[in-house]
Amino acid sequence: MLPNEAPRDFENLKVLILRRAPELPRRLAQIATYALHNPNEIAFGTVASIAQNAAVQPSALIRFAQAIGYQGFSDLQEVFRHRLRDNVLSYDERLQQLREHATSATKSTLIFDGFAEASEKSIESLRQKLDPAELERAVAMLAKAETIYLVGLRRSFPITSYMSYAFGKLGIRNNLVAAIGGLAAEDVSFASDKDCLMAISFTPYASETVALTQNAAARNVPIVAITDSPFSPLAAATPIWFEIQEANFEGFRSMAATLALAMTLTIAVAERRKI
Amino acid sequence: MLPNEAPRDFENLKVLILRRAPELPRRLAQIATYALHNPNEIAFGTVASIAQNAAVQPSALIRFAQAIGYQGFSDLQEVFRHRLRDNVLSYDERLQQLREHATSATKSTLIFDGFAEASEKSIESLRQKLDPAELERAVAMLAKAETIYLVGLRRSFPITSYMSYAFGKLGIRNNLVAAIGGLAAEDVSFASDKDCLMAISFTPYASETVALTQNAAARNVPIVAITDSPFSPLAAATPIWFEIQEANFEGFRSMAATLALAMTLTIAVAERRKI
DNA sequence: CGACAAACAGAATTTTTATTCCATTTGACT
DNA sequence: AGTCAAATGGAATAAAAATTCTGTTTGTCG
Repeated sequence: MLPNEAPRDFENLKVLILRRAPELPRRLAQIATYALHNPNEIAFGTVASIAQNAAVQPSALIRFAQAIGYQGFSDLQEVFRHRLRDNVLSYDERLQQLREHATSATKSTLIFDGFAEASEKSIESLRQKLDPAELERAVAMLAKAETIYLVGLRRSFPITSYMSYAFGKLGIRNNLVAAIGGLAAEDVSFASDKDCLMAISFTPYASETVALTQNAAARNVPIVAITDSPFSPLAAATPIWFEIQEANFEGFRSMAATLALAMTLTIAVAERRKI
Repeated sequence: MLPNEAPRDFENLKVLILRRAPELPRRLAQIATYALHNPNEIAFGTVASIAQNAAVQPSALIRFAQAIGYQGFSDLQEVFRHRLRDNVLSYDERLQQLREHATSATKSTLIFDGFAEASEKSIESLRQKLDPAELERAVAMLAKAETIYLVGLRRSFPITSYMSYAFGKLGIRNNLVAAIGGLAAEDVSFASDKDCLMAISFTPYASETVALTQNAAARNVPIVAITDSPFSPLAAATPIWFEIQEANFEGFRSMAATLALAMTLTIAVAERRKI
């Protein structure tokens, strides 16, 4: 037996679990996975509740703890709890720590901090500006559509591709206009007033997105747009549009707020359809 | 008696205790003070241990809990624990305030708030976990690559497509493996040990992503992975990988943290190249 | 000063929770 | 296929913890 195989701090425990997991029996390996994924559950739960959530027997938890060198489950749990005790910082303390951390950190972490901050700011700002009534109208319109056409190129393409994926999983018919092989115009030409076009574009507006949207508007296809200014050609093309101003870091705009809104629209449409 | 005098969240509990403290009997007031000064002790301790530390009798703790409207001490303790549950505690507290100020009531805005919250949580959690040294290694490896191959399907595709767009604008040669027409394997087969493969996959891991990554690893192509667990097949395939656990709302995982990391990697690689 | 109610400490009890034990199952090896 | 050790599930037991109860103390008011 190895000496002292029972770390008292979480970091080493994590390493230990990872190292031992492969050689553990099936059920115990399952618990290892669960423990690393749900550390708080382990910290606060009871043997019975954790066992239920992890879909194992209570006794397996004790065996697991003992297998990796602890006296019993309570002994192991102590480590999970200790981790939370240390982590407890007030908001001010955390900011302070971040600031200190930032100055001593590498260039990469500075960039990350920058983007993290930009993301949080963007979301917060959208949260304040978002008009519930406008959101409801957009959801209602999208929910009615036979097919939802998703138009967004370049910087907006990740957003539309996410929506397409999510709509697909939710069983909502959609058409992701990918502009592969210059076929975008043909894709959208099928859209009718029974469908809906979801257009996303930010400065500088991709000409193809603008053209497709204006074309659809001319044919009375209902349109929901996400853009970044009242002067955007997209805003001119439809009464239902959202203004999102993403914060940027070193000139690179966040996409967090747009993504959050996109997710909201997809789920809200799915919920609406269910009724 | 006021109706429903037993808040389930810490912020309101704090207010309640402060308000009631002056009119409580001596011992109970003493406990009130102790509780506000040592919330973690309350969250983790047992009635006996807390009583000892606060220099009161165990029964006094129960009487205290009941005096301010809870059913028993365990009931009260639940609130103290809940505050620590999702690790991002001070964050939760902040969000709690936001929620109270929110005027919205529609279903859609509730969904939006849920995603906004999940996004912020995810980013905050990654911020705490992200290892600067690991990030530096990943950036260094990607910066050296002749071509960066981007592998990410389904849910991860928006991320890789963003990276491809950003790399493109920054003049960094990359190859977005889109698996269109089943051509993914051919795309990656060109990758050599002078290139680098960026693989992104979350539970349930897309089999194609896993296969491509393992294949590349076998041919000594350097790999940087983003995944959600140490047990992910991606983590097994490379020493350089990031663990991201996105918070979810109604089962739909946020992508904010992954996106922030992806942006960081692209910009950091570009900066590194400039030198 | 004495009566009374509220507050309290500490023991007794109940409830919850962790751990152990044992019969059954699984899976590897012959 | 048959044997055996390891692993597992689930009930039984032990331990720990929360809560209640009771006799005593404290402090107030007449």
